[in-house]
Amino acid sequence: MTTPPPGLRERKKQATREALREAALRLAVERGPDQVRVEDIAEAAGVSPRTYNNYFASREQAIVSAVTADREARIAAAVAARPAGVHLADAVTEAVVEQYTNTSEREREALLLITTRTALRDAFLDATAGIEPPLTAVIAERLGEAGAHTARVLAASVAAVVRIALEGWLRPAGNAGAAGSFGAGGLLVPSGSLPDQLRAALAPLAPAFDAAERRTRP
Amino acid sequence: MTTPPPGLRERKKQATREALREAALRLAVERGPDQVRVEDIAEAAGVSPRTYNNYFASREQAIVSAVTADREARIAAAVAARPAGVHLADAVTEAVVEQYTNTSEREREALLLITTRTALRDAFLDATAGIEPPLTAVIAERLGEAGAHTARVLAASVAAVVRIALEGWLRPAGNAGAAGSFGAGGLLVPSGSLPDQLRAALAPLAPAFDAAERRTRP
DNA sequence: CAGGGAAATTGCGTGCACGCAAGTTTGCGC
DNA sequence: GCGCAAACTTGCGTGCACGCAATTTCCCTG
Repeated sequence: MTTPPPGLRERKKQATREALREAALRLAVERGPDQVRVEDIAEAAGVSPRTYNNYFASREQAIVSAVTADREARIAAAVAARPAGVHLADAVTEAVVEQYTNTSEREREALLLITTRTALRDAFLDATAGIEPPLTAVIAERLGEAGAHTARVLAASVAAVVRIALEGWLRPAGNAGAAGSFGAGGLLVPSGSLPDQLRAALAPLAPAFDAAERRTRP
Repeated sequence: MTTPPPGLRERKKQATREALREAALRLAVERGPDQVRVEDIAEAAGVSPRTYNNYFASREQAIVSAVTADREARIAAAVAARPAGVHLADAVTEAVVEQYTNTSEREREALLLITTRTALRDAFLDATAGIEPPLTAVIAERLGEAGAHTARVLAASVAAVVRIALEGWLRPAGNAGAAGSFGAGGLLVPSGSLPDQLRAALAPLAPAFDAAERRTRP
């Protein structure tokens, strides 16, 4: 139903994509992120620099995608895997937490690297937007035809909120951002563990999920 | 409490910023967006091309910001203006609708231009993220100290959802996006009026607002 | 298994974003 | 007024993203 047979063309494309990801990350770790030019990555992956840009729109994207690659698909799968009985809100929250917690050694190393450069951090955060489409699909499946529109909204919210959580998490101390017009109370969760951050951030959305669920299952 | 006296330095900076915005939009309208180089904009505003990039990170940003400039501040103000009695959800929804509906003639002309180029469309959509910080501030004000964290989450969700609505709105027909794995039902709201789109998109978030409001006002 | 049409790769050229290190302006305390 | 430190501007150089058009690679059909 999903994979007739991929065909050589598609397989080669995926192989190239992965080779680029891999090369980008490896080189970045070896030499430091600023000592890697796209030319190097392309060469290491055996393609022309121009082709590199057919796969990734920026140098940062390639490096970051080595970490975020299939998180999207895995989150969707993780939601789908939860029994249909549990609250949607819980299913989504746990699926997200799970996927951002099961980190391989290599992944942690990469994250360490990513935090050192603002451009990489931004690319990493932007990548969270990628979970939206698959999330939309699985949520829509649970809500049924009538809730397709709501699903999109909820998925977008989740993506935005996950981004917030990650943002807050990998902010060590350096700040001075655009927070601006706040009172005097800067005593908010400085930086807990990632799972906690994620759960806390997603919690306020739960009522929206519950309401949506209630509407389509009388 | 907010503006001691701006000082010459700051005023000059704002003037330059506005000059650049203005020049960018004007030239883009006159000649078409692709016939405007950064050099032209900078020259028209009386600064060096290098300085241009100290104000805007991309050519598109300058053009788009002529439209989105102070929407951020206005939305926050519009929320704050609503009487404290009304539901937060309603206050936010109406404030947003209001700000995206009061369009000047020049603004509509610009939007027409923006829709013609993908890069501009993307920049325009990205700009909606700018409403998040001020929204966070006003929502936090209504929720009180304890809800500061929730405010951030809700604001981010609103921003994400507004983006969705705009996206759906200025998509004429061309699509083939990354929607991907959907069943067979592609019969979702093709493209209503903008206010309707916004209201419909924000509706599913209402329960989250209500719950937040209930938690901090027993 | 041959050939045609579609998809992917590549080189080239253009404009752009941005770090860096002067040069210039503004604000402020004396 | 005077001068100094911080903020802003500018020119230069580098690497990069991407449109375009020519070429190569793959898949499908007869």
